[in-house]
Amino acid sequence: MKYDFSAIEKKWQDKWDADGVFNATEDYSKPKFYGLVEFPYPSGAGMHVGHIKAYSGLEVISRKRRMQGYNVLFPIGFDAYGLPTENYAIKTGIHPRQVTDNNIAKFTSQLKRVGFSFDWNRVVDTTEEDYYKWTQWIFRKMFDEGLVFRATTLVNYCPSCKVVLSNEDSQGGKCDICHSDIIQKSKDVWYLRITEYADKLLQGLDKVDYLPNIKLQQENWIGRSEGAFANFAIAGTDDSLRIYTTRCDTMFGVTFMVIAPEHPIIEKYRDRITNFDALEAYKTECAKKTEFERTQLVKDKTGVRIEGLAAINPANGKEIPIYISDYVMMGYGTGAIMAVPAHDERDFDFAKKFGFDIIEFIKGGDISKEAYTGDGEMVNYDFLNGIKTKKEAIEKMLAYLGEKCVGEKGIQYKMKDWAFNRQRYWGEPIPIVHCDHCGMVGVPYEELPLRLPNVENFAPGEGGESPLAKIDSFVNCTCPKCGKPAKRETDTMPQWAGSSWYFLRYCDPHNADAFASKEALNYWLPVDWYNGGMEHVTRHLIYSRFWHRFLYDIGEVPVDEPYAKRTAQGLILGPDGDKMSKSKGNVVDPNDVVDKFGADVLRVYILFMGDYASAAPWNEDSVRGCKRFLDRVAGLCDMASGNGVTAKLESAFHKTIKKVSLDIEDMKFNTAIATLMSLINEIYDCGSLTNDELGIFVRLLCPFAPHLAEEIWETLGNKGLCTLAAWPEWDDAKTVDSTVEIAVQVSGKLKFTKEIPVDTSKDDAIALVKADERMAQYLEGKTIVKEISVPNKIVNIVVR
RNA sequence: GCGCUUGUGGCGGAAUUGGCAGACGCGCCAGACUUAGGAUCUGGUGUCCCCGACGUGCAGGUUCAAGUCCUGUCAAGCGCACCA
Repeated sequence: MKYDFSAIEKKWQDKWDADGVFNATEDYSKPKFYGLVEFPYPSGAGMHVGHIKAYSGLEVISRKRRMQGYNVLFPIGFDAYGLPTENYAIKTGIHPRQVTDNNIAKFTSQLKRVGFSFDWNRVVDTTEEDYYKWTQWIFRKMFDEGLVFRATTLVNYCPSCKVVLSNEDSQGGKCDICHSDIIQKSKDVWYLRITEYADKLLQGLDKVDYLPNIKLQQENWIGRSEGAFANFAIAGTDDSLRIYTTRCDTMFGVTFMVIAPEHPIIEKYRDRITNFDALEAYKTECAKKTEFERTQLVKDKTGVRIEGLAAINPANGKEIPIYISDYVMMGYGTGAIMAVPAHDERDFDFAKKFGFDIIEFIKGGDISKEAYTGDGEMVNYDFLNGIKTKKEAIEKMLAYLGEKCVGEKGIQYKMKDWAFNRQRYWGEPIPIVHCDHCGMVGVPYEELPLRLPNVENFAPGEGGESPLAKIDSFVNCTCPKCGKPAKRETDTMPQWAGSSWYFLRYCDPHNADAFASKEALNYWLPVDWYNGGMEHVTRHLIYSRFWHRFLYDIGEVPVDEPYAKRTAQGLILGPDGDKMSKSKGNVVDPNDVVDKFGADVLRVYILFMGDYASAAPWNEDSVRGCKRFLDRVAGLCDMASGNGVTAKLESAFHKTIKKVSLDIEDMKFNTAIATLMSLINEIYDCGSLTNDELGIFVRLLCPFAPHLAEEIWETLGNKGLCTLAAWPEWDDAKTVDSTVEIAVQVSGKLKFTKEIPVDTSKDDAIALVKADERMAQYLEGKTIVKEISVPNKIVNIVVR
């Protein structure tokens, strides 16, 4: 058969579309499989081969599941709100709606060309009214439940994008969108109280099947820490400074305290403080630093002593000075710490800089060089003297603090509440009204969606206010509670809002009365398998678990964890081995590959190039190798005749069915394809095969190269589609040959191999080997010390 | 600094979990068919002092047997980053 890929691919894509073969059905009695891939952000650049790889894994698994008779939901959509589109719109003057529609059309055509088996009836677009209505609805529910609050705090701010960013959007001190340096700015912002869910998010990890490194990264991001709170009295007042520490055992070693420059105690005791101006100057200085500058100064600590204020160490009653320094942050713990120079690295650096004595309280290190944070015998420690472990000392100290009513056990998380508003146009309007009489009032549910007004100018204001603030007709409204004039919130939600629940909408995407029906949710949830990028592990994956868990708590979804299983694909690097990027000019466009080699070759190559979870560079020569493979597959048509089995190939086929079936489940697509290549080599060596065998081969190939598989399936005279044909099954008994080649070693060195009957007993195998004429030369003049035999593997005769 | 991951031919990568290292593909070499070949087919291809020895970043160790387990070490990548 001639392999005319462009004709074949068009033909079958049209056929699949016309028949709607990939549409999940509402027959809820069938066993289901819900495979989810991260829906793309429809950027102007179009898709690159990395997108194709991200979808190809579950594409193969979903296709296999369909052939196995499952009702498969394998949906796609577009996460279309966000800054790149808005920035492009500002630059070109084209409305973001128009830009988004163009980009979605482009992405859709690219995805269809590759032949993905997505359910195109269930496409969601987060920017459409009937979608974001429910994003706002969920937000309203959170507002009702007290998970939304407004506070003025130091926040991450991107001066280039002119927006407030969440902690998750500021990883590495860089803006997630434009990679500019983040600055800290005091702002009044909306928060989602995700920290209230920290423990639930942590515990939920125990029952899901995520790759270990994904779990670990989430655990680290949540960053649960067990320690103690303690109150240090402020000398001469009834007040106290509250600190958080994980090392309350070292409290006897506290020689000073440090608080964050923004700590409210400074303002409170302004009258007593004699160097207030110096403190203010330091605070201003700190605010100017970017995140990057702060981390560059790790060893070189700065700070100012608060003159006129002192604290009392509750452990020993000694008076100690208080400093402000930017190594203590307002956002973690209480914004105040007790400093133990000998046994904490940062306190050690600070003490060195400010000339404090460093006194050893725990033996074991050399505190003239560095802080010692390990276990050791306690000295100079009052009632803790002689104790050898932190654990024991912490318990004793907690009991002591409790007795004196100055402290107690406490838990802290690294994760911070989610700064949720963005001062931009292209996002979901936050459904809140500000009323002078009633405060913040939620927009009534029946008024949702709160529509994003059409504006002429989408650029943010210089003062950092949202473009919506300029639309009087949007801003001015009446309070839903008291009916008096009020003003709407003009900020919008962050890009992550829409993607936090999209997998729920796929279950029932056209529902006008609910985000999805209970029946649909009961049937489809949880997502059986979710694959996506590692970069989303501490962003989207945390956020969406949080939203889902919230919906579970208020009874809106039937399961507590949304994703039963999560895997991740590795990057495709450019041909030069670097990360693909427009600026390096090493981006591979899937359209070019499809034009030149066909969609099937693209699909096979992407999965063959290496371990699915690892990064691998693009190599066009290797693409050609995959083309050769499919050419050889097409060539099988001219070799096949008759029915039944070919004696020489029977066991090879059973072995291949088994290996391909199991490898797909393990996402070991590269070895699955390698196995098919080996089989085709064997078939060519054999010189012929039957039509039945070719039918098995193309069904195994179908998830990888569905167009060619369909074409051959049709030429074999089958009426239905290969895509819907039954997945082949193997017979374990037929995967075993009658003989097996074992390795023969003498004293652990391989000497030769020998063919013996399969499952020969250990003793018989040794006897057979010893009887082999080739053995004589190795045994002559030697004594046998030991004989080792592993059935079907190896015989090792140890001689001396 | 802390955490995680990975080091195997000229290249991408296999190796049933302690049992013949280098499957499969690329590249390369030789040959065949061709006016021609970035086409196709056949054979070969870890290294070397090539009847033998050496080989999975490096150095040790355990074992009859180590890419796989243990100890140390080096390198690269990813993540977090003054988290008290």
